[in-house]
Amino acid sequence: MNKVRTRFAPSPTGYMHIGNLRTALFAYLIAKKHGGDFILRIEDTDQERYVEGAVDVIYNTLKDVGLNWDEGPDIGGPVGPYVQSERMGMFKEYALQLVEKGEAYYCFCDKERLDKVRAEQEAKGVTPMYDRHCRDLSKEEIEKNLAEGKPYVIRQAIPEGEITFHDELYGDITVDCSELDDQILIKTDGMPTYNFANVVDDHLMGITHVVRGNEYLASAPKYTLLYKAFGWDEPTYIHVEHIMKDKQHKLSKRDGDASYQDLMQKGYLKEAVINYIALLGWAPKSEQEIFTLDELVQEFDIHGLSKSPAIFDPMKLRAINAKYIKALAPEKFAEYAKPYIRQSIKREDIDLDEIAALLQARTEVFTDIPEMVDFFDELPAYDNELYTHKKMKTNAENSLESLKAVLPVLEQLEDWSMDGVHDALFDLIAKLGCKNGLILWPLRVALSGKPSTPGGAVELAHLLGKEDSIDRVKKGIAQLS
RNA sequence: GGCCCGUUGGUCAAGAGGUUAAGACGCCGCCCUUUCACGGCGGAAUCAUGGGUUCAAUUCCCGUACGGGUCACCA
Repeated sequence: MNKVRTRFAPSPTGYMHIGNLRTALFAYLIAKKHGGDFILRIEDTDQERYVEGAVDVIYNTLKDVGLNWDEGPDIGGPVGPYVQSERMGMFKEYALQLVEKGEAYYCFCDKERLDKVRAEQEAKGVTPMYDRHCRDLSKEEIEKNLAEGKPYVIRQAIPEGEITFHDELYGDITVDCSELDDQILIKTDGMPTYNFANVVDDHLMGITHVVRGNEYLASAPKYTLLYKAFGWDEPTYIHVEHIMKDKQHKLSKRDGDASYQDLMQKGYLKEAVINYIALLGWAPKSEQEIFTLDELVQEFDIHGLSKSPAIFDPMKLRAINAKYIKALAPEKFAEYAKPYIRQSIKREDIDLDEIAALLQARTEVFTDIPEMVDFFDELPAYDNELYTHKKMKTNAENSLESLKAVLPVLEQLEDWSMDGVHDALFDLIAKLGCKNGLILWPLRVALSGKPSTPGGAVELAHLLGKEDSIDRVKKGIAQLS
């Protein structure tokens, strides 16, 4: 069996849709699973949509997530060039080969005629299609038109009968050729259409498995016909379903979660993103859910792919991201987290590493962090309701007493280390013979003004320092009095 | 509209002609605990629908409904 070769053939549009990225991932996984090559081909022939720097977005995204290509525009390879705009010259020759064989033909119809035909068809309520006006032109007519320099396109001559193509997931799909348009292969400007260039490029590049979006399923029979016309072997097709925002709508650029760049900006880890999108529309055989890229290569099997669209679930992404965050080495976590902590904490006397250590277990996404630590710089206004906790049996009255008991302890405390604060408070608890919560809950509220915080009362007091802690306790007493 | 594809809890989904129809996220409850979180345990919740085939169908076949895709000198 030939070496497996897959490709990712994106248009440089300036951002990487996660559906696209997922297609690239699947193509990569198939290649690597079989010890094959993953090829990057840039399809930049749409000049109108050209965006400066867009190719770099593709490079950077793929490199970032570890989808390293074996052949591509930047590193070359045996079947280059790998940028479609540099391949333009050759397609017409291939089209002419088909004309020779009677599998394609010159068409001299101008736009006006085409528009008229289309309008008539639409009026009749039939599917608009080329009426094959030029299909049976005589040699003489063709020669004459060419000699006159009449503009022309080259069209595929769709045969009679039925055509069956095979998709690895969907199986055999048969359609009647009468449903198929004599599509244009070469445009008036001599350039190939996408469908034609794709077939020729994939063949010339020796692609064995084509992974692409489901939107191409409908044009697949035409591809099969083209391969047949050339007498080429067809690649294995795997059409993958779209990623949806909800049951009706595809996830689109406007949705804010649609691109890899969006997700990075929201603070997700790239490993989590890859892991999650692999799971969108694909299920592993085992119950394992967290995978490195290498593990995905091992585990991947195209038959686990789903035939129906999958809805993107930000909550699930968060959950997976949280697992990756928990698995991070503490130093690594601190490194990632500090910039986010800094967004909220400007004062210099707080140990960010200690905060990071407290944060790791309860951070799902890095962008949650600023809001979690915003009370350090300034005690927010809070409601006395916060002092009430059913299980701790605390309320506004006994919390006032607790804080009054805590205040002198803190004022007299010299050793403000974590242990020092801890011991002082627990000595007090022992002396009073009360439950931990009766002292610690009100204190945490007074120190933070928040219902939930990255640490408990001891940690917060230690981090805030003596002066600030005492100040906040006094404020709490004042507020409760 | 024609053609093509699809439909298992709210979401991602496994699954097989006979199962207590997995698991995960979310939700709810309990436990643990120095709050929340983390962790542990438990719970509610699914085979779109009507006909066949069969001893037996959620699983196979046909129809219906619903959803998606596609019908360019765009890619």
